[in-house]
Amino acid sequence: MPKIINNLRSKISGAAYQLFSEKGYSAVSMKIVAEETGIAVGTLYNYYANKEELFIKVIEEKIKNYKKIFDKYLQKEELDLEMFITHLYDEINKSKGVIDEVIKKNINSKEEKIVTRLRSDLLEIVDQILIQFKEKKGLEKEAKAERKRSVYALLMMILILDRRFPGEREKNISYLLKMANLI
Amino acid sequence: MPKIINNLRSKISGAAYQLFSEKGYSAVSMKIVAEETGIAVGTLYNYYANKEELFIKVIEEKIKNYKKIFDKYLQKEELDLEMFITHLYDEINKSKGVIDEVIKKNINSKEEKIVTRLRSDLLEIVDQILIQFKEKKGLEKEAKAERKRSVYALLMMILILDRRFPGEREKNISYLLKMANLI
Amino acid sequence: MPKIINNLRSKISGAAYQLFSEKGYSAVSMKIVAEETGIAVGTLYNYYANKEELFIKVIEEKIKNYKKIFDKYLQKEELDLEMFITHLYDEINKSKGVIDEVIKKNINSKEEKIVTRLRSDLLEIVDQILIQFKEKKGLEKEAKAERKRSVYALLMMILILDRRFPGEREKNISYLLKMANLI
Amino acid sequence: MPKIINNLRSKISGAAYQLFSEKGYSAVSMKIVAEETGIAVGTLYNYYANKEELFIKVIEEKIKNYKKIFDKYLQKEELDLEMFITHLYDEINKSKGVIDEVIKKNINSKEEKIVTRLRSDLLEIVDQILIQFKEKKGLEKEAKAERKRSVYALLMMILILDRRFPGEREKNISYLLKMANLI
DNA sequence: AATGAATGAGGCTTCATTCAT
DNA sequence: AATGAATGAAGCCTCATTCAT
Repeated sequence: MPKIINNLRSKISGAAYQLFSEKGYSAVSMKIVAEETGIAVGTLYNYYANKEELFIKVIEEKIKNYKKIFDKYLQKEELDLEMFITHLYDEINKSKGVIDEVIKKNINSKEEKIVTRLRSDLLEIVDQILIQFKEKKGLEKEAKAERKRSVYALLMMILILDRRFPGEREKNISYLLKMANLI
Repeated sequence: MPKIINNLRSKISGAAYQLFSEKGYSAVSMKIVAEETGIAVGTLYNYYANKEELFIKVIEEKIKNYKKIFDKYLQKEELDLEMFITHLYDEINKSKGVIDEVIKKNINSKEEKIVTRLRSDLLEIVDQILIQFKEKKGLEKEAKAERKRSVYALLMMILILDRRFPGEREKNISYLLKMANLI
Repeated sequence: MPKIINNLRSKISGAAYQLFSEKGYSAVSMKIVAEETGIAVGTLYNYYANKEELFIKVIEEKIKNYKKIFDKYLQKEELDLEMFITHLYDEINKSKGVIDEVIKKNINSKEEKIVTRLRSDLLEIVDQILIQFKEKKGLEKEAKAERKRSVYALLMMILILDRRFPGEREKNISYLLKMANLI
Repeated sequence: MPKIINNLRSKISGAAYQLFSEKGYSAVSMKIVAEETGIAVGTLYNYYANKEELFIKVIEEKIKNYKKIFDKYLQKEELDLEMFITHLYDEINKSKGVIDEVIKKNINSKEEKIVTRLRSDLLEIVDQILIQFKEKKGLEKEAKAERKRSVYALLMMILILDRRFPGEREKNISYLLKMANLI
């Protein structure tokens, strides 16, 4: 007895994202994704060709979401760095586990390319925001390549600190601010 | 047809370490560890009771090794921070990816405890070295808890930068030095 | 390429029962159960959580079946002992070897409990029937505990004689009748 | 470093017998037999070609042993049936688990033959003793074929009763006496 | 379009057996 | 003659994927 479900694609994506975030790629089964979504396993395959694609698409969506969220900082006259870092911290930590996979090497070459592109997208967003901040403050900017490294470090550190010191959000953010100022 | 093999334990450990580093715990099969070591699957189980123990022991060995290497810095009169960070960078990057797993949460509680202890050991070493450096320079020190975070961040960043920007050792180290000075 | 199969649970149960009967628990592999049923190994696990459960359920079903078959003797006015023993002999020997395992000790405690209960059920049925027979004949009855031993001996002997002297049904039954009269 | 051990063959046999008796064929590993004997696994194979042969030889020895033990009853002027049954009961129950395997069907045809012969040997011994008893008492004897069945039943019942009602040795023996008198 | 039973490759682990020492 | 490390087939079980309904 088929269930009529609207926006099934986004429901699957949501459930999958939650699960991948908590457990990582290997530890999530298609069965549990289906259960969490409230559909049958077979139905998943009407929306995503296979587990790998599901995973990629979930990340893709997340990154797009980041873009949307953070683009508004580019429009602002004044940038409050602390507010921005705090926002970044909170958003990224909703997606913890997904990113674990993104920083891993063992994805096969096909998905590697996609993941790499997605990662660049995210970095680009943050870089632009920080650059704009420096410009407005009249501060000296590092060279593009150096900034890339710094921004990447900043994002990774958000993940790492929250994971290791999960109860210390404020202190983590305070450390991240110092890192941001290195850029 | 059995063949006697020398230093098999360390050969297994080496292969396993490489594989866990590249692919993470779940994506490494006992079969591939055996193949990479050049032995039969069953032989693995003469040395390690199961996959979990293999993983734990591999990390344990790595950390012990770090201790041995870095303890000598504690004896020195003068500490060259750059030299130390460079050394740290190179040593840790021989061990890259094992630590992926160490930063994960979803290891079961038994191994979690061991991993946590091992991590503390390593952090303690580096913390002591950096503290001693500040003392000799007469610089102000952060509180213990803050230092812990900073040192942890430093170590993680070594891994992360080398993985992401593998050809840029000098620039990575230069960034890490800036991070070390935040401590 | 999946194919839908009817009554699969009972097909598996039948095949498993045959195999456990002939070879005993350890000597039966899930692979051979699957082959004999004409399905894939994985399919077994859609019906039974694991090998142990499969075994228990197979016995459970068999005993339930006995109950159904022999309960009718309790309703009868007149009991022909020979007819009853003959019927018992034939029914039990459709199920021969599963009971091998039931008489073993080294089943783990969890299944032991279930097996013990099932055994009691069957013994109780036969005991009641024999008691009723004696009552109607006005014969002296043994004490409950002694009867329990005798009935158990009778049932086991059915299995054993048929296995050892399979072509001598009538003579086996004749011997069993003598045993029944000891009760 | 080789150990010089006398009567190693009989030591192995003893250990194996104990283990097979307690756990049955499948549940005993060659490693544990070696450990229990206090030798290396490889050494086992200097004495027995494989696990199957070890098992067969252990039974063979046991049966020979029974022969030796019970032959003395054939020499006696007077046979105390109760004493004989009691002795039989106690001896057989030292070997419980080994006999489990003997009554199983799933041994392959090669060993089946040997096991069958060994079983006949044991039955023959007991049969002769019981016959002699009847002769001395001037009692009527059953035909050879019927006696064979009865003796077999008697032996099996020893195993079964002790297993099912282990704390009730005297009552078990008392029931067995009744069975012996059916012969 | 949804379902979920069936599939079977592949993962972890055990253990009888071999053979260099 | 004894040793025990090495071997690899085989066992139990999981899970991504397929397809008849």
